[in-house]
Parts: sequence; C-alpha cells; structure tokens
Amino acid sequence: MARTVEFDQHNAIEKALDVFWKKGYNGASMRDLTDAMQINSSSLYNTIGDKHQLFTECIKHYTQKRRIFLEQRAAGAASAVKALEQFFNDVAAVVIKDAHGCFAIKTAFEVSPNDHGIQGLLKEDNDFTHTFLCTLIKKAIKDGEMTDANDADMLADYIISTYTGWYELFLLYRNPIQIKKLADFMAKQLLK
Amino acid sequence: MARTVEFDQHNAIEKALDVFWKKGYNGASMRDLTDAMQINSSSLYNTIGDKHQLFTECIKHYTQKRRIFLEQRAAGAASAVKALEQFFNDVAAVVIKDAHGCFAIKTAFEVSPNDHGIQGLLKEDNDFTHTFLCTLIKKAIKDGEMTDANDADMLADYIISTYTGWYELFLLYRNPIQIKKLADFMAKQLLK
DNA sequence: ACTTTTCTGAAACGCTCATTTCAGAAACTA
DNA sequence: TAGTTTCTGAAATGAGCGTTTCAGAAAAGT
Repeated sequence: MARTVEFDQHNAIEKALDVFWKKGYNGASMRDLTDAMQINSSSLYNTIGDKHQLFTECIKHYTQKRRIFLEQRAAGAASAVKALEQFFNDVAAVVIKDAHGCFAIKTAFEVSPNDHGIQGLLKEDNDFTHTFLCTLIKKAIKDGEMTDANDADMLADYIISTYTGWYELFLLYRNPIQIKKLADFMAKQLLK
Repeated sequence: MARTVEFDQHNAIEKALDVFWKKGYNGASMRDLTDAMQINSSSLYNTIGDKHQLFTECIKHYTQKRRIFLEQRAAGAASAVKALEQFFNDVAAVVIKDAHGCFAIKTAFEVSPNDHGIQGLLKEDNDFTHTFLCTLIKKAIKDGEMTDANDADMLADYIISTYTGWYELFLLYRNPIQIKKLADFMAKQLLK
C-alpha cells in the first residue's frame, strides 16, 4: 500500500461545476478549472480524467442534487396541488437566485446538440422531472383537484418548457417581479 | 481611387452566422469562420473587425431578419387573434426546423450573462417581439376576442417564455408531435 | 527504519487560438 | 498605359489551449 488521494473529489467537482456554470463548457479553460479546484492538472487527469469527463461528472453532480431536492419537497406536501404550487414557487425562487441561469438548460443549448453523451444525461434529468410532475398531476386529477381535460404527460412538458423561458427572461432583464407574475399566472391557469 | 472590397459582406456574415449558430461563440474558431466565409482573415479584420465584432454583426443580422418576418406576417392577418394563432404555428414550425435551436436564445444562455453589449442587443430583439405581441393582444381584447382578465404585458412575456422551453425540449427529444401538442395547448388556453 | 506504492508539482508537450504583418496583385483614375 | 491606392494571401506572431511526463515527496505496510 501507499499514500491515498489527497484532495476531496466531491468538493473539487463542486468547484469545477461553478466554473463551467459561469463560463460554459467551451469558455472554461483547464487553467480556470484547476485553479478553482485547487489541484494540479496531473492529479485531475489521474483521478477524474480529461475535461469532458470532468464536465460529465459536474452534470451528474448537478442533476443528482436537484433530484434529491425534488424528492424531499414532494415528501413534505399536504396534497398534490399543494406540492405543485410549492414546485412553482421553488422554481421561481431559483430562477431569481441563479445569476447564470440553470446549468442544465445552459448545457442543453451549448453542448447537447453536438454531444450525444451529454444529451443523454440531460434527457435522464428531464425525464425525472417529467415523471415527478406527471405523478403529481395524475394524483391531483384523481383527487378532483384538477380537471382531467388534458393529459398529464403534456401538462408536465408544458410546465417544464414554461420555466425554461423564465430563465432566459431573467438573464436578459434581471427583473424578479416579472418572473413572479409569470409564476403566479401559470399556477392560476393550471390549478384553478 | 483603387480596388474595392472583393467579397460580399452580407453573404459572408450569413455564413459566419451558420457557424456561430452551430458551434456557439466560444466553440467557433476563426479558422472555422474564415473557411465558411471563404475569405482570408486579413480581409475579415480589415472590414468587419475581430471575432467579437463579427459575432455582433451576426446577432444583428439574425434579429433583423426575424423582425422583418414578423412584420410581414402581422400585415397579412385577418384579425388579431388570427395573427396570434399564426404566430404560435410559425414558432412551432421554426422550433421543429432548427437543428440547433434559436440563435438568440442560445446566445442568451452562453454569452449574454458575461457580455453586456450582446445582452443589450438581445434585449432589443426581445423588446420588439414583446411589443409585437402586446399590440396584438391589446387589439384582441378591444375587439372582444380575448378576455381582459390579465394584463397584456404579462401575457406577452408568458408567450415568449413558453416557446423558449419548446426549443430546449426539441433539442433533447427531437419530437415534433410533442411540440405541436404544446403549441395547440397554449393556443387553446389563451385564445378560447 | 526501510521498502514499496502512489500521489503531487512543475515543466514541457505539440497544437490551435485570435490577431498582425507585409509584399504583391488587382482595380480604379487620369 | 502609367500611377496610385487598397485589397488579398500566405506566413508569422506570441499567447494559451488541453494533455503528458517524470522526478521526488508522502504515506502506507513490514
């Protein structure tokens, strides 16, 4: 036996995520990344791998974190409709908080059209959110809290596609009130 | 006097736009660009300028083209609601057609958070679409074709933010039927 | 304490990046 | 056609890119 890895991989990936999030995949240099991670590039290549593998880990880290958050939120809700309302509020709050937009959405536009591996990871992430929303919608319909005039799959896609646009608007205008209004409107439309 | 510029600047910018569209600002190299434009880099620097100035021209070119398209469409519609329906159909068709998503939206996520100049151009573009939709919505309300329960400004933002999400979904799943369903649902929600 | 294994830091790798230079070709005027 | 101006093409610039190398430091087992 001999010495073990010195740096905290989990922590280093979080630092790398911050860099990729701010600068994008192509905009972030290995120098930027190793500086933020506070490790030498040889250590990086010996453990995680090259730039693309590091990016993949960052995507996985980001999506898993969100997944855990969603599951916790759903567990604590009084009803399906309350959980959906909670979801809209959460999303609006996050949109307003993130200075550089959602990392997954950014990546969907910058990287995924030319990278099937990353595209696959983003699809998985999206599928999870889709299933999460579908379950809530179906439950709300069964409990008579929502009308069953539309199919749940489409409504879930609708919700997902709507808040993607909130990110774009907020990147351009930085107006929290604008986003709040949109979130309220969507909640009113769907849950009345 | 002496010789005049040999290459067609307008055409060259269109070629550059294609490259930026596909690869993004940071993903496109000057080599990629001059190859597609079929000019030498010295000619490029002598006329348009550096990479950033070229990108700026591409954004202007793209947004102006869309502006002209919108104005033509609005002029030929029978009523405000018909024009809005037309708009939804047009957007859905373009989303399905563009392999790499909307250039303006891509840029909003990749470049604008770190570049106020580009951000300003995208805001102008967005403002134009916003005003375009607002005018139609107000007219529809005045003509009794839409309910005036919500304010037109918010509804315009709502429409814009919704179809941004269609682009993301289509980039991930490439499913035209999914997009069509969302467009139909939005039209039904707003224009019933 | 010695050996063995593995990680680290600094330097170097070849390559591509955006940008500049400049000699000569091209096109205009007179 | 001669003279003038300006554009073009190829080559060169230095900096930065992602990645690899390797000597030596560090930590484990014996």
